Amino acid sequence: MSGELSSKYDPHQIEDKWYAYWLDHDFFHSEPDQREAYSIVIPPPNVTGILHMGHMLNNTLQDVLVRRARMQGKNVCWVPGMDHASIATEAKVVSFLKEKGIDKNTLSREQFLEYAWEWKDKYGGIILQQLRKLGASCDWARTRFTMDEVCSESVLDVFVDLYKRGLIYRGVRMVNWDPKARTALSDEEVIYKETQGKLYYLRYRVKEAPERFLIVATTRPETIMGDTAVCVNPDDERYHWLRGKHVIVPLINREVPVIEDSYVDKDFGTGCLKITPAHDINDYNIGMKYKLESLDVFNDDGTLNELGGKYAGMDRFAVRKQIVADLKQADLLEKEEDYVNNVGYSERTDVAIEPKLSMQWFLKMEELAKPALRVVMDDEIQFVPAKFKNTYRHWMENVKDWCISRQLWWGHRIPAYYLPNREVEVAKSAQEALEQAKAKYPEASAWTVADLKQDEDVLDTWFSSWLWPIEVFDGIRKPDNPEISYYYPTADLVTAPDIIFFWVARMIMAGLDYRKQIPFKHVYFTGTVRDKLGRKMSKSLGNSPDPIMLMDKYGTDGVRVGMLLTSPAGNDLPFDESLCEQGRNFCNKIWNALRLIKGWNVDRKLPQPESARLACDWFDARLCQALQEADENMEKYRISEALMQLYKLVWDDFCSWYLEMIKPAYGQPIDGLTQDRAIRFMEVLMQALHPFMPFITEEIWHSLVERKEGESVMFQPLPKTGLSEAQRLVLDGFSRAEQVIMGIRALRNEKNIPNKTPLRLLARTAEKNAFDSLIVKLGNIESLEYVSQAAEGTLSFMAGKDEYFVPMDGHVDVEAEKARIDKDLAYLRGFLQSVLKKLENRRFVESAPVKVVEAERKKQADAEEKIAALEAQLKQLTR
RNA sequence: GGGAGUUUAGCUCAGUUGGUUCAGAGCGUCUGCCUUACAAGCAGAGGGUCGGGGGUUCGAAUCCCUCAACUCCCACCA
Repeated sequence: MSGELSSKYDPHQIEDKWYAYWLDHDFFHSEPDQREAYSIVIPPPNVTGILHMGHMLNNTLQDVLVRRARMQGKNVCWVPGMDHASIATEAKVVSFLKEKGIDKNTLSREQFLEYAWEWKDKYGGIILQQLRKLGASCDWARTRFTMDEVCSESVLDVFVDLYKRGLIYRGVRMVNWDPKARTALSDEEVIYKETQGKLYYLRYRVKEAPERFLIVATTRPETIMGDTAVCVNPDDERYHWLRGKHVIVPLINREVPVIEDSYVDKDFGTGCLKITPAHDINDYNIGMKYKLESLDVFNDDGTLNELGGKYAGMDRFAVRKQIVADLKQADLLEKEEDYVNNVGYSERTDVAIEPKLSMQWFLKMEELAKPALRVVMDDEIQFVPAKFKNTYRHWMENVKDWCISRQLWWGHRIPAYYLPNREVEVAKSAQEALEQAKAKYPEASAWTVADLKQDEDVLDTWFSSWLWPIEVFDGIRKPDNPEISYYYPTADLVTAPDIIFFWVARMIMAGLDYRKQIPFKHVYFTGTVRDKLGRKMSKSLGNSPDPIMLMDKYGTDGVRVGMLLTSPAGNDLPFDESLCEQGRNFCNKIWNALRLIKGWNVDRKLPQPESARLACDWFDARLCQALQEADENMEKYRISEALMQLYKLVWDDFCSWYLEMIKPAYGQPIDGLTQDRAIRFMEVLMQALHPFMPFITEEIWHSLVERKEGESVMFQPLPKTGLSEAQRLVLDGFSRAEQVIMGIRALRNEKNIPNKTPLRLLARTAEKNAFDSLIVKLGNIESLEYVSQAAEGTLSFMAGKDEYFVPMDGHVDVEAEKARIDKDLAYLRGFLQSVLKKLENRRFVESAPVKVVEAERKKQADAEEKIAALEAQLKQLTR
């Protein structure tokens, strides 16, 4: 039999075979039934995305949870899908068109969208195919797309509803403008980066005292065309003489007032601030306060507009250079100095954000945030790890209105219709908008749909994904449908902490608002996958391995194990390929255990040896204990620890101890009972490992025993039995035998006695060890006798309080033995000292719990006993 | 500027209400082994003043104070 199996596990064929088998049998598909539901919605990857290490981690974790729930007999539904990723996808399509020589600006909206859909159908969704390779057990029949019919309609329904409830409004506000994508962004889409810039000191001539200048420090001289005031701190005595006066903006010679406001920091720069209300949020606020004019000097693409005079049409950064040169020439630049400041960049296009006043749609957050904060603080939704509750609370308590409009084409177009009378109607369709208008305005009776003009903007991508746990079950359009009632709320959400505000918080708001129920019970936050140097893995650094290549090289199960072993919740994952190697080696180890078990010749007439019976009883107890511990860890989402426990259970307990103990002598057959039990144990091990390593466990589960078509390890519930008192005794007894065996091995190692050489063993113990037959087998002991006192000419070691001697027929190096015993004695005496010191301390004896004091007394007694034994041995040697 | 977190072996991390020999695990390192499932392996060993200092306590990796380093989040003073 073993001849048929290679000594190396070869994952490739096996993985494809089983994934196809699972799909063929529709194992991942779920329909509502009587069982307990367990649902997870995938964080929908961008439709443009390809699998990276972050996805690999995130989806492996979900698959582990999902497969575990499935084995527990729950009705499991993991809903996959994709996000249309408005801005990211539009950017991709634009650059794709550009390569083909097509400029987006020459296309109509309809033409562009046609290209975009074509692009999506051709290149989108690669990642969903890649997830299959990872073993993801998604219910593929339920695959959703945030721009499919269900989601799109749901988004419109929600928009209309929120508008009618007065939660959505339209207004001119200062927003983050992305001049490359030419759209507004939400605050969350802006990344601040430290940028090396310069602080320019500009001279503003005082109108009322033309020989004097006011020096203003700015990092953005190109915005002076938008200046409508200069501001100083009212407490700043240096500038009191300027009260009520005016200054002349350099180069453009416009007169602006000097105003005073305590916002200005006297100690920064010169204590003078130029006010450009159109291009800075703080200036905007000051402008509002003092009713200053707001002059927007930029076009949407970041070039200067006609207010820029001679600079009109030039890019903002080119203007900065030019204007500095011109100021120098005109002697209006006092000085410039290096300055590091934080500049906001667009998350998607990575260009510097331009604060810009514009008309946008907003969603009021305050009312939605309150209950969403409460459910997390009260642990109705449990965050794992809990430390993210702090982050969440901080944001929720300071939440600002959400800018939901984007000046893009790819996305859900805002269902607002402008009427000929300049009013606006919000409705799901133009027809409905028209009807609403007719009910309100007498003049509307003459209008047709053609008279209505729909808003050009689309909605922020997150305005659809915040409905994800509801809309995947069509729970917005049909709030009472059986699916949403059955699957909602979902069980676990696995996601990265960097989208806690973008997504998690908003899903909670939407869930509470539209379902009156939390959307998920637990949120498991993964860490960031980093490289060996601790850098975040990114495309631009090129430090991210391709997960597909890793899976080809190490096998999917190997890569999954590698990732999972080192990723406690919320902790970063310093990734290294050697982790995958460890995973692969583990697969190989399991594989070889199968080869061993299935390779034996079985003689059913053979009685079970005592050692094998003991070994089976022990492993049975050990298995029971380990499964219980692993389960406890899983309940606490300590996934790495659970896997590590199983890893050690298989490698150390099962392979290194159990299999070695039941292994028949070379060429000998094994008895049927023992092989049956070994097979059964391995079956259970495969079940326990299946959530982590789906492929190899399915393969081995099928190889161990003949299975019927349509059976799978993925539906086999783990045996759930508590550890009995008798089993506890077995574990204790075995651990004593284990110590003896390790003592023998250490002795062989130290004295260079080959394993092949049988040894005689003398034991001096209080009672006979029930596991002696195992000591004999694994220690290669030819005879084991019990003696009442230390023998001459022996090497000795202690296992607990028991003494063991190995006769060496005069080959004992007496001096070396004495030295070893002396060393042990020194340690034990020191140890005894510290115990006695505690016990002699009256306050310890009085105040420590009885249990602790008793433990100390036992330590004392044990140490004294051991010391006495060693002293006796020493005496024997020196005799 | 505000907040949170982290600091334990060479690396990555466990360590629950302070108390059993509690200073641990995996990997790596070192030593010896091609032993008849597996060298992608087997057996064994070494390795830490628990970031520094102070305190509370009979007793501190664990609680308190303080200092230091690192990480993340939020804010955005031109």
